[in-house]
Amino acid sequence: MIANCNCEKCEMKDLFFENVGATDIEAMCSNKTETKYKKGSVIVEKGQVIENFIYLKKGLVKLFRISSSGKEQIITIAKPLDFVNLLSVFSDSCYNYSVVSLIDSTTCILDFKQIRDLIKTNGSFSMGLLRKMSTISDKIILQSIEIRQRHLPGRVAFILLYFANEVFYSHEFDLPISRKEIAEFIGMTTENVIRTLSEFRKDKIIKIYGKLIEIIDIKKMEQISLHG
Amino acid sequence: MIANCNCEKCEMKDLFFENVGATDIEAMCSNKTETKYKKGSVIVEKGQVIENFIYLKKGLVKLFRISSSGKEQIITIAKPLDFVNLLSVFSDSCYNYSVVSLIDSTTCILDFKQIRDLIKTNGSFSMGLLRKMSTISDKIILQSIEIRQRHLPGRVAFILLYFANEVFYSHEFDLPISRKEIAEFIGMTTENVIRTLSEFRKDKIIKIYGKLIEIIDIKKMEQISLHG
DNA sequence: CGCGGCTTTGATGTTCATCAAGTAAAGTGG
DNA sequence: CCACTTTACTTGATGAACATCAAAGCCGCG
Repeated sequence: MIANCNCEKCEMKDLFFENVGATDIEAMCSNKTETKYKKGSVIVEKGQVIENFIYLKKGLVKLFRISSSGKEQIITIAKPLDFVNLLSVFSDSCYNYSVVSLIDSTTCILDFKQIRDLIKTNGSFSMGLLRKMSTISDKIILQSIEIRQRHLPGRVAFILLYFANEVFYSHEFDLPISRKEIAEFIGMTTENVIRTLSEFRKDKIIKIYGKLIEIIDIKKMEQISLHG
Repeated sequence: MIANCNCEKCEMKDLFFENVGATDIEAMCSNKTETKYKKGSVIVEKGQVIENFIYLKKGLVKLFRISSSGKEQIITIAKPLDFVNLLSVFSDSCYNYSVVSLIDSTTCILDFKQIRDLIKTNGSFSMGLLRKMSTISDKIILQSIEIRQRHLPGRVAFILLYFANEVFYSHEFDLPISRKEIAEFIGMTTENVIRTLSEFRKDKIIKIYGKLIEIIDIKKMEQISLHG
């Protein structure tokens, strides 16, 4: 039994610990730290030593780095289950990117040593972790390639559809990032992102109320994302 | 002792099997298949079921996919130790990219089931594999971002320096890919790649003799790669 | 209230893709 | 081995896509 631990109700448990026995989970949970972050908080700063195993329980975060020319570049946007620091947690001793929450978020921090022990003793857990890591990396690589191949309107459409289909599950949502951040994600200037959004509005594909976006012509949007 | 197996001399052994006992290695090697590919051969075709664990022993290969507009897109170029199919081997049942050799290459194919068994029984092996996978994914993601942030001259310089510093370890080398393939890698047109190379030649940064490239002004090339 | 950052639009110039046309190299069948 | 075909390479001209610069309105926050 897992005592003194609300991990029982944690929806991550099944996914992350699908192959771990109750005793191990209990040990792990007794050392866990749950932290809440307000929107815009720094969760991880580039250069920090990787000492923990962090995963995102609730919210939305951006992973980014500073390019040689001093601009922020968003590597990816992660939602729960896209474990925040799975990237490079095994390959590096320090973070080479920063993580900031885009909306109020909750992380669960586990002891890295315990995770390493689990890997060494529990083969099924290792296998699951390998699969998880592979999936996340694949997703980021594919996303990066998909974005690269598109022109500006296609890139903006891609991002909007990403939020609609994979984050908010609705055609109407509050953009969790600024126009500037969209630009930093898709590698264009802020002005052109705005211009493209205005075009979409003029073409009656979306409605804009500040940060609130409503996609009214999904078909056309998908078409632009694919062939724009 | 490892009998009937030239794996003894294989320089991969220490890296890949650093934590595996002799008995396990022997079992693994008895089921291995070593295959040689001429330049330009298809090693993996998109859509194939992933049944084996392939790694590149010798040579150079390109991983690519076909974009929705029908163009080839090179995801990355892999050299020995950048295990060919580590990408998505654990996350997918089929390849979602193709692999073709750029120069004469040799792969070593291991039984996937045996690898899975090793992961389950040998924690140190799992840990090593996690590290290896993480490193490779990180590299591809970083490379993709680095390329994306640059303008044309910067991208071409980046590629040339990649070949010089990380593949051939020389300022003079035979380009293993065509101008068209460079374009497919960095996301530009063939014409502009050629134009940029010609510019470099006019500026006395490189010399070009067909496929043979000689970088004569490394300093300037590095500067273009960083700030071009 | 006023400062700073975000947003928006327009004007301008740069970068890059596309089209066209020609040369060189490399493979192919007789 | 040579004529033939195809593919790779190269350069120029043109227009489209995009960045940059500039200016003004908006909004939140101390």
